Amino acid sequence: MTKTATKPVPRKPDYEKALRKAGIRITRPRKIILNILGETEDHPDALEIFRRAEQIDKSISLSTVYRTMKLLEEMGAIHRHAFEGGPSRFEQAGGDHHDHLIDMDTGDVIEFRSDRIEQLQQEIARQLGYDIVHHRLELYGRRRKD
Amino acid sequence: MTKTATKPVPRKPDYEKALRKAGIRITRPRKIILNILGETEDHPDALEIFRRAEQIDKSISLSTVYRTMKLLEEMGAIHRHAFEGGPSRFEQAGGDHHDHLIDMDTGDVIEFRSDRIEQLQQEIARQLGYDIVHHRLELYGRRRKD
DNA sequence: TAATCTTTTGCAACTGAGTGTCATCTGGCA
DNA sequence: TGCCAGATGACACTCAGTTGCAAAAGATTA
Ligand SMILES: [Zn+2]
Ligand SMILES: [Zn+2]
Ligand SMILES: [Zn+2]
Ligand SMILES: [Zn+2]
Repeated sequence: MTKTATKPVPRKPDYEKALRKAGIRITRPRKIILNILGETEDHPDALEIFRRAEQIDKSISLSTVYRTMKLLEEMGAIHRHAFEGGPSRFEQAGGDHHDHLIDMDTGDVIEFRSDRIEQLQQEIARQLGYDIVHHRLELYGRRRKD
Repeated sequence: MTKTATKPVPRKPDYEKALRKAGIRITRPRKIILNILGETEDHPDALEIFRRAEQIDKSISLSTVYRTMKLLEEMGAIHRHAFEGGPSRFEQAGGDHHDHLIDMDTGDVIEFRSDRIEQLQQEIARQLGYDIVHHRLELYGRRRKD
């Protein structure tokens, strides 16, 4: 069997110093949110992050979660995924690039990476006269029952 | 030079009889919207379809456009594309499957098709134990200036 | 053709995700 | 500890899309 796709390895970079270096204050809500994102293995949405943050600090507000996600996205510290039929979901950046397969029954997100597909995308864009800035590849499927 | 991607050919099926067969009434707004979708070569959003429809019948409402897009989507007569940072955009179904490259400067949508990528997606899903129901591949780029 | 019976429409009120405003609060620094 | 620009919580607002409802209009039959 040929190995078409590899499972990307997890990562856990420290963004606090990056924020500090960019002149951005390390506040209590931001610390909490960064910790949540650093710990999790899944792709939570803003509301889910808010709920997890509430457990730690009851006074945190949903607006702050939204604002922080936006800030972190602009800094390149996280990636935003707008999977279909739902709110944006987030994950820490800093790991290897990967794409996603979404389990339509459970909502689970499975990560994969295909160098061959990445390469083909480049070729296609070049032939069309374009440079790719970024891309989105999402497979929506159901567990094969055999 | 190897041909990595081909440009899909356009098509113009007649959905009125399909609607009728499904027991769905062919109303004036639906006729107009179907004609607009049948004529256009681009990927308009609901508001744009509404504006084009208004030219033909001043009394049409935006809700009806939204409702009709939903209906046609459920029937499989059109495809909805939620490109990033904007409202859903639509196109008639019935042609060959293709994916999209979005020009980030102009918003233009360029269609392409890569059998190799389609095939790799299948292999990846199979290896992960899934059947693909559908997928989304969007390249976001800028015209190469050389 | 008109009567009838649904389905569909236009309108307006509503929803959900996210953004903007602003008075108050606080992290970083002296 | 005091200062103050930047950050926060609360809440009003936007935007895309949905929903409820009375009136209108397809399809079907007489
Ligand atoms: Zn990729
Ligand atoms: Zn991921
Ligand atoms: Zn495809
Ligand atoms: Zn298309």
